[in-house]
Amino acid sequence: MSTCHDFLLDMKEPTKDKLVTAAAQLLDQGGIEAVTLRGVAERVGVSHNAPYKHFEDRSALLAAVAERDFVALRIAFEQALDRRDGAGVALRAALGAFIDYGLQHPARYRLLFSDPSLPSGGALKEKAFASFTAFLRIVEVCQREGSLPAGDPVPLAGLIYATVHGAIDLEIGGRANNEKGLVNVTDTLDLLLRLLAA
Amino acid sequence: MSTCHDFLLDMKEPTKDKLVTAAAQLLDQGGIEAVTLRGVAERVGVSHNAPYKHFEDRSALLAAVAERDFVALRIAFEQALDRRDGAGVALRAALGAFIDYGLQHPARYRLLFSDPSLPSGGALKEKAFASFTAFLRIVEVCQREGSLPAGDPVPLAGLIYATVHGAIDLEIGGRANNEKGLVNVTDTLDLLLRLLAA
DNA sequence: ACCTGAACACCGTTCAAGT
DNA sequence: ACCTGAACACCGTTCAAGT
Repeated sequence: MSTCHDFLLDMKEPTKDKLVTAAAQLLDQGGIEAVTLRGVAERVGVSHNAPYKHFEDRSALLAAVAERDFVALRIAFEQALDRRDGAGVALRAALGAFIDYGLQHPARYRLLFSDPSLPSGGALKEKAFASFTAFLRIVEVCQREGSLPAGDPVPLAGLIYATVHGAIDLEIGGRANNEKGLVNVTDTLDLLLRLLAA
Repeated sequence: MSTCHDFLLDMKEPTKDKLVTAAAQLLDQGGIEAVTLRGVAERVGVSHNAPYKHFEDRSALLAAVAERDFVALRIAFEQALDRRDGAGVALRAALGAFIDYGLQHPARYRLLFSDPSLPSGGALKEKAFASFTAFLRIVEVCQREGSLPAGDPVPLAGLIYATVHGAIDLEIGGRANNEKGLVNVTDTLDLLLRLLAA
């Protein structure tokens, strides 16, 4: 239980949380290769192996960063569905949040979706699945509303999820799009949603 | 120019090519983290820093692996189009080759599409673009044939490409699909192609 | 041209010890 | 409970030298 006081003064934020935050910052600033346990420890102001008192190894620390972001993603999806009256608008908002997160935090995005060094099961997979489930809920409401075609919602949500992920990943990588903006996330997604609306 | 004799006896294969092959093998066996320059050198039978006589650094060696595979991918796409009479069949064959490559060589697949340490331009980007262009040709023939909807072929090819990439990457990662086979590459792609056929 | 061996800085990880 | 400091093995990279 953290109080507002703690949060504002940053006095009693647990070292464990500080390590996760520092790792996320290093990811944003220098990519995955910049995230060394020694660098994280230095940024927090502890000795080079203090992280081992909180995480089993480097992978476990990175997994904690990924878990935190998967939770944030799930919450963004849930809020998109709660705040809007139209499910179609909620879907657009959810996809927009997804895309913004990926393009603004590419290294963190790839940590969540494309990093092979992370544990492939456990709490991380659980939180990843929960975020997909929140996305699935939006798709289901869209189907009830008529803004997405009827049928089994799971493959449909899977299709949209795979497409937006693939488009984000290709754009982050910058190898499948040329200078003329050959493949663009927003355009790709608009085309899919137009096809689905027909 | 390598002769069949060279190829069979593996006598005069240049050290540079051997290094690339060894790196690809290590990728398949132990993932990206198993590809150390020292390990590659040992596998080829040269000293620990002989690779520096052929590649500027580790990234350049990995880029050479990626370039080779992008060329193989382009050739697979071109052959799919050449060998079949129906363009729709060629599209399915090309996508099948893409999927097989990704699922059978996940570490190499991610090197091509999701590795941030590789140079973001130059020869690698050129070869990546050439493989997408070969895929685009198939889409164009499908459109002429009527098995894909008319319109600008570039966004359409981009949509299919992004979807298949996203589905492969999610399946490789194993975090977005649960035990029940929640999101499956083949199913995802079938759904997209069914939508495009309608 | 192609290769080797020593050396350096950096990193993940372990261990013994300190409050 | 939480942390520190020394130590080890491993790795990318550089340099001087060898054929």
